[in-house]
Amino acid sequence: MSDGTDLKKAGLKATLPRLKILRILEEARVRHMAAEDVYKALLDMGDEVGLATVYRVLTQFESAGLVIRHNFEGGRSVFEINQGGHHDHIVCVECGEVFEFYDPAIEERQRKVAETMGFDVDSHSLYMYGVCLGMKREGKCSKQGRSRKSEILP
Amino acid sequence: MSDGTDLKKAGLKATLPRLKILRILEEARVRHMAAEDVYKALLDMGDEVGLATVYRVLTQFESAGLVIRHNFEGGRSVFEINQGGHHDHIVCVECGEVFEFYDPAIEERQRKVAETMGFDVDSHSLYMYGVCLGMKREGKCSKQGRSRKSEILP
DNA sequence: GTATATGCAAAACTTTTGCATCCTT
DNA sequence: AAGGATGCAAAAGTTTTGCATATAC
Repeated sequence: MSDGTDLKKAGLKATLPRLKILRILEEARVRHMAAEDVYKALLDMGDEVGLATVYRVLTQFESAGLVIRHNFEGGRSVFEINQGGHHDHIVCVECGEVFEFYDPAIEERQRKVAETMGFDVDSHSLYMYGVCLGMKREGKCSKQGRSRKSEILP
Repeated sequence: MSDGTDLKKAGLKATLPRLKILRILEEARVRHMAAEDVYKALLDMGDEVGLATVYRVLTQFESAGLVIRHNFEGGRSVFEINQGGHHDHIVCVECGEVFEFYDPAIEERQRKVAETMGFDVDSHSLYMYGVCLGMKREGKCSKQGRSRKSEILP
C-alpha cells in the first residue's frame, strides 16, 4: 500500500514526505493523530520533514479526501486516514483513546433532520466524550494498557 | 434577567464585565459567538473590557455550566448561552448561521451506544455542516437575510 | 527542464498567563 | 479591609506563509 498510486489518483505528486506521512497514518497503532503527533512519528523514524510540510500535506490530504480532520475538544486538529466507511467517535477524556462506532439508525435520523430543514449536508460529525471502561475499572485504557499517549486532548 | 443572581448562584462575583458578557450572550440575535465576537459586541456598546477578560469569563461560565463551548470547524471556540434544553447543531457553511435541532431518537441511540461500549459519557456533540435552504435558493440566509456576519467559520 | 513541493524562519491567530491595580463583598 | 477580578502586555500554542532551494515527472 501507499506506493504512490493513491497519491497520483488524488492528483498529488508522489513525493517522499507525502508517502511517509501517508504510511504513518495508515500504519499507526493510534489512528487519530494531531499534526504534531505525525511530526514526532517522522522524527522517531529518523526522517527529516518540516512541521510546516506536515501541516501542508495533511491539509492537501484532507482536500483530496485521503484523510478526515476532526475538531475534538482541545483546540488542535486531529487527522485520521479515510478508509471509506463513515463512523462516529467516542473519546476517552482520561486515556485519550478514540473509539469508533457506527449506528445506522443515527445516520438515518440525521439524514431525515437535514432533509426536513432543507439543508444540503456536506459532512457531519458526532463526538461523545467520557471515561472508557478500562480507565473506570483499572485506571488503564481498555484498548491496550495505554495511558495518555497521543496528543489529541488537552 | 442577568441581574447577578445567576452569577452568584454559580459562585461568581457579580462584576461588571461578567454581567455585560452574560447579557450579550442572552440577548444576542446570533446565539453562537466566538470570543472575538463577544469582545467586538462589547466595544460596539462602548464598553471597555479586555479580550483576556472575555476569554477568562467565558471559560469560567463554561465551568459553571452557564455557557456551552462548541468546537465547530474553523479552529476557534464558539460559545452559546446554556438555557437548559440540550440540542444539536446544523451549521450553514455559506452564511455561517447555526440552526438547532433536537431528535429524541438520536439521543436515545447515543445513550445506548455509550452503554454498550461501557462508557460514562460526560458530554456529546453532533454537528452537521452544509448549505441552508436560503443560501441554496436565493443566496441569502434562510433566517434573516444575513450573509456571513458572525466569525465562527473560516 | 519545468513546475511543484519542501524547509526554514517569520508571521498570523487564538488563547493563556504574570502582575500591578481596581472592585465587590 | 481582603480576596478576587480586571487590564495590559507578554507568552504560549497552533497553523499559515514567503521565499530560496530541492525534487518529481
